[in-house]
Amino acid sequence: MPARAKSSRKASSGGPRGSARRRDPTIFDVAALAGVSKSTVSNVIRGSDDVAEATRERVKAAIETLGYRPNALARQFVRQRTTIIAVLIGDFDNPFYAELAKSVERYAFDAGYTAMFCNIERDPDLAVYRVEALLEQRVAGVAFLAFFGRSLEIESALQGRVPVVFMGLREDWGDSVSVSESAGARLATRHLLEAGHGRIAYLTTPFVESRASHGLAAGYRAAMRAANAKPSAPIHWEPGAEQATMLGEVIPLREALTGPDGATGVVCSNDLGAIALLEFADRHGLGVPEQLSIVGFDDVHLAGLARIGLTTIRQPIDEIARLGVETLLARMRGELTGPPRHETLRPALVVRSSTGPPRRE
Amino acid sequence: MPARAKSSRKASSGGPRGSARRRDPTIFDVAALAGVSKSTVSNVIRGSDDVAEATRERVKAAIETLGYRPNALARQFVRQRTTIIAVLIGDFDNPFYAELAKSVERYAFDAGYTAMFCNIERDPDLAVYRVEALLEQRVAGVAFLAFFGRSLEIESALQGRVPVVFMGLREDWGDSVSVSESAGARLATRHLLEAGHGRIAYLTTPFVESRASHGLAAGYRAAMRAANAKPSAPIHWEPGAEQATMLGEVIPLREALTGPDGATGVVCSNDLGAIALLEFADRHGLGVPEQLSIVGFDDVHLAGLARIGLTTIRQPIDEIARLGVETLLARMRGELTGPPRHETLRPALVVRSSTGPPRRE
DNA sequence: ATGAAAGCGCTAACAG
DNA sequence: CTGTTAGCGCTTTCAT
Repeated sequence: MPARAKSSRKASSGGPRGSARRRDPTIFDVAALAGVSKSTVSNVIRGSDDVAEATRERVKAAIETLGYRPNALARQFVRQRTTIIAVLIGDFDNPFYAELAKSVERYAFDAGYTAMFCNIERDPDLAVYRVEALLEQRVAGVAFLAFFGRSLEIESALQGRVPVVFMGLREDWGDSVSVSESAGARLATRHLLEAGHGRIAYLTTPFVESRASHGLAAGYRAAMRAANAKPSAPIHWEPGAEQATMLGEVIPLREALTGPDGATGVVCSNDLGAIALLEFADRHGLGVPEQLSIVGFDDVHLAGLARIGLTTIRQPIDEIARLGVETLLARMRGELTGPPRHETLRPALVVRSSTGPPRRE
Repeated sequence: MPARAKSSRKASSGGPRGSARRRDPTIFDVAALAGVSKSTVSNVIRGSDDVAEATRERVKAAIETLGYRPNALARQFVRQRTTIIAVLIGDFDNPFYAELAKSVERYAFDAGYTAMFCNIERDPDLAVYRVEALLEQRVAGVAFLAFFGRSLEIESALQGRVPVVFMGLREDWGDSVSVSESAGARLATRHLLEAGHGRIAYLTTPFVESRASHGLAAGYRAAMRAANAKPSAPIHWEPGAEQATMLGEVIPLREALTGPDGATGVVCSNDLGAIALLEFADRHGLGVPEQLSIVGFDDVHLAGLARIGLTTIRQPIDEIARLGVETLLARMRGELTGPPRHETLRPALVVRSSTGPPRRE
């Protein structure tokens, strides 16, 4: 008799824990009832291998009568991996992430995986800490919808240990599916240029530091130069504040957007920032677009509300999610190997009511 | 020699898998290096029991040199439980859920738990299926931020197997932390009444069916009756549609809100619905609040934007999250036993620009 | 204060 | 096609 039998249901049910709550039936119980071995039950459960039809039926019947449910924890343990995909989000509150997250969850779920979301917000230390916790959980893959902070530490913690995909942004050391930021910024800037604007500012808000540092600014500058307009340094603004910073110097935001030297049009790094700017303009009596034109980036649902009417650059959110999950799965299953693959999607300009010709002084 | 030794690092590292990637060090390796037993290492890791200071130091050093990290999967397996809290959300896209989710995640994390979000959207079958998957994962607790669909099935699957808390809504069979819906609806209705409205409608949108069926409608009716005004049946509206239904009958929404018989004020079951209604009014040239007053419920950030200016009922989102997680933890730790505890918070009226005196015909 | 040993429920060779 | 067996890495009594 195998050692295992010493701890069979009967033997332990007399113990101190046996009285309180019955233990869930295990694969062992099913095997006993069906008169087969654990392996056969296992084979049936996993639908793998060849099991004689008759045997399969018997096992299934046993599973049914016992109300057996495989123990996910045991399975994960023996396989040393889960079917959890970790999804790191910059901020739940930003509808762009919310929309993307929603799609990611759906595609992951359809593929038999569970998405586990982590809000990494703006605390870099926390982000590192959480990534490590995820790793200890042996998540099957990691999807970054945002990435910032201690990049190097995170990268080295992850590298080679688990498949990684970046969605909606691009980092060189992992697969990515994203929109071309520079193309998007170019579209936005050109739109303003074509409307007659000459003094166009580029404004970033905290949530998208990494993205901002990459393509957006470059696209903005390229478009400006191509039109012989002078690009200015990026303005960093924390929504809600009266001040902003430019080249490290604190400047009053209002002044930067009014008067003969102020910008007449603004390209924002994301819709949420653009909407906050809209709010700023409203509260300061700056007409949009009469006195100030604003272009966003993302095209969240919100931007399309009549009362917002934000001209913006659309990112194909659902498509990003679909391809991103697909890529991650391929990597996880070993169907995709070799260096990171970068999928670049095309952004599109969506014109609404927040842009128009520049004000005349 | 114990059987376990047969599979020591050395023996297996010569195997087929040994070459490709080194296995992570285990508690066994640490024990060997520190010259102690696994149990002692385990004691050190968990910080429990009494371990001699000197021993503890030696073990810690060994952990350090080996770069050992406890295997979360093994721990979960042997304990048959995780430190994951499942959070079921109605819809990520709804900022109310996003804000609540964000707070829940933070409080859970602070307590050493990981939040795992599931978007149950509007598919009832899916919701049941997911809850079962969560159960198989042996989540430590379940938090519902929304609840609908196959309630009974979900209830019976969960009952007694895992602690459950409802946040932002109330169900009798589990702990709950929520705002008094009827009080909120009363505040909203009374506000409209006091502004002079006599024909006030109550409008619900799909996301909150369960909530709507509970206190909101009751509060609305109570306030109406108290003022000798005639409450009308709830209007169900799918945002974006031109039609709505009332008592099972399809009606054109516009007509219900205009003319001498139409409502002059609307109490909405949630902010998102209210904002959608605002949008509807804008697109149909109905001035708000000149021709129609709108009150929301939740007070999401969005509602406070100058361009939205939604009068609404504020729910103390962060407080709900804090108390909700606290309750769940107490239940999980066995500190809280007995019948469900229901915590009811007080909603508050926030007056903005979407409400005013009724139109004059 | 520390060690020995018995599993947790399942998967995955490998043998028959 | 089915059974045997050896673990996965850790927690947890129970001795010592």
